[in-house]
Amino acid sequence: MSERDTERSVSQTVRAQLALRDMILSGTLRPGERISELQAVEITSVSRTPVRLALVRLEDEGLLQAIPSGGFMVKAFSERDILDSIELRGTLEGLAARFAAERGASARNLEPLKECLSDLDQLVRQDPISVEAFSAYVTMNARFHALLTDLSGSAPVIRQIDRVSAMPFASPSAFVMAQSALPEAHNILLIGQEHHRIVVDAIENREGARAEAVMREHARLAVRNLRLALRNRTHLDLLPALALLTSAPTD
Amino acid sequence: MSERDTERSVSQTVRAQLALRDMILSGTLRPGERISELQAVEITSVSRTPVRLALVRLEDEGLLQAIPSGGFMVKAFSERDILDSIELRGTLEGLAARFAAERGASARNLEPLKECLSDLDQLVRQDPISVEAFSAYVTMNARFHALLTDLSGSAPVIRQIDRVSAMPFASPSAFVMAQSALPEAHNILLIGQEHHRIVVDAIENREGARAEAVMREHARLAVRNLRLALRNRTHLDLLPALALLTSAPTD
DNA sequence: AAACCGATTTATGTATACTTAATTTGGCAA
DNA sequence: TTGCCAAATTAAGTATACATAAATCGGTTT
Repeated sequence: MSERDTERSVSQTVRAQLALRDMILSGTLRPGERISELQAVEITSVSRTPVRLALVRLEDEGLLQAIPSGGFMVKAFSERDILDSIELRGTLEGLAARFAAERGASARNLEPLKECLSDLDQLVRQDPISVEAFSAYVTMNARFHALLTDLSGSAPVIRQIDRVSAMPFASPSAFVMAQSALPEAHNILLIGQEHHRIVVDAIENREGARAEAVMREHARLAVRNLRLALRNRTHLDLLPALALLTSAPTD
Repeated sequence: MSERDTERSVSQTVRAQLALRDMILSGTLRPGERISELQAVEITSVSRTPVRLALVRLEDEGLLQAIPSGGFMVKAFSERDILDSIELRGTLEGLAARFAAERGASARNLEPLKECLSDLDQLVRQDPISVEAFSAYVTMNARFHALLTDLSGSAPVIRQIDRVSAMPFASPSAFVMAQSALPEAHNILLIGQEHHRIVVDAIENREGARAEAVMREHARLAVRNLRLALRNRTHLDLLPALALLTSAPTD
């Protein structure tokens, strides 16, 4: 192994993966740029075997794209891709919500979600909202979406949602942060929270169609707002992975 | 490299991946069974480096599951998982259809789909349908779904659909084959074809909501029929990857 | 001057030796 | 007899040497 471990107890593979991902998300490696194994080895100071694994994992994750002739390139995303990913997640979460409503979702299972909902209520009630409260909201909102996904009880659905959410710009947190700079930010939060309330209610009452519909509306709102936010990119410091963005605004 | 190549021009990694997948799908490796790198090396006569890559790829594909302590196990699927995967694909295809309707989908782009549709028409018109025609139908149906997916023009959506369809029991072909032994098989084909016709019409007329609705109905029908088919498994010789199935019937 | 062919270089694919970690087994002590 | 600790074995993680294929550069020929 190398002379000294900067981070003990973390595998070389993971270390390389993290380092490369950071460089991609921070824009040090630009979209479209080719990255060979050897470069990755130099960059990460990790030998070829774990580096290769890291590259494959990043390809799987969607941040890299394999080049037929060998090697990888940093994947580029259009604004359309980003918006579609949000809509995609919303559609999947809609399915999850419907499954949650139609199946199990016993009172006991629902408890954590309802707790999370009331926590969110507390946070969103403040106006203006403090920085700490907003930060807590981001975390709690992510938790809400994760709990909802799990409530579906469907492994294939959970898997797909996790995959989509893993995209740095498609996670619930990313969206909330991205739209936080809009003038009507607090209103958006309130409307979103209303959606949360309705979906929990619908699940509790076994109204699958309603649960699904509200999650999709939730996503449609997100897409609309994110499109607005993308118009004036000055507000977007908070959107992770803006470095991956390439093309011009859509519409 | 090894003494002699059984298949020239194919990489060891790919060879290992194919060999392992075959063994998983054929049931030689049983669900839940642990498979270590060394076993995989013995089985495939490929050295550790490409074998490991093959294992990672198969994990990504969803056929294997990484064990925290190291190694992999063959993933087991319940009937619920299979049915959910079909519904999942239908939901995603619904989104794809809506995107296709709402966006581009110019007359020129629609041409291949309409051609495919009329090919399917020809095939489904026969009653009773010949073995060759049925086989052609399976292929053409897969093509139809692929064309529809592509028409969405949304890379993230296409990617997810491809992932789900890659599951051996969730591909359009798998479904058609699985329900082919039901008594009402030909009727099911006719209804499915009606759905195909409607979705193309809806896309052509830019009716996004209708396009989406019919694809979801298409999937709901599929789930219903597949559930029936799963009841009497004697009919299921044609369902690929039945070897992955573990639990008892749902409901 | 341009095009093609060959040689050299560079990068990926593969095999394997080595290292570290985990699991299992055997022995000893309570 | 049982439980725990230590030693040994086995497997995963890593580094690297080797092989092969692709790409580039230079030279020669037309």
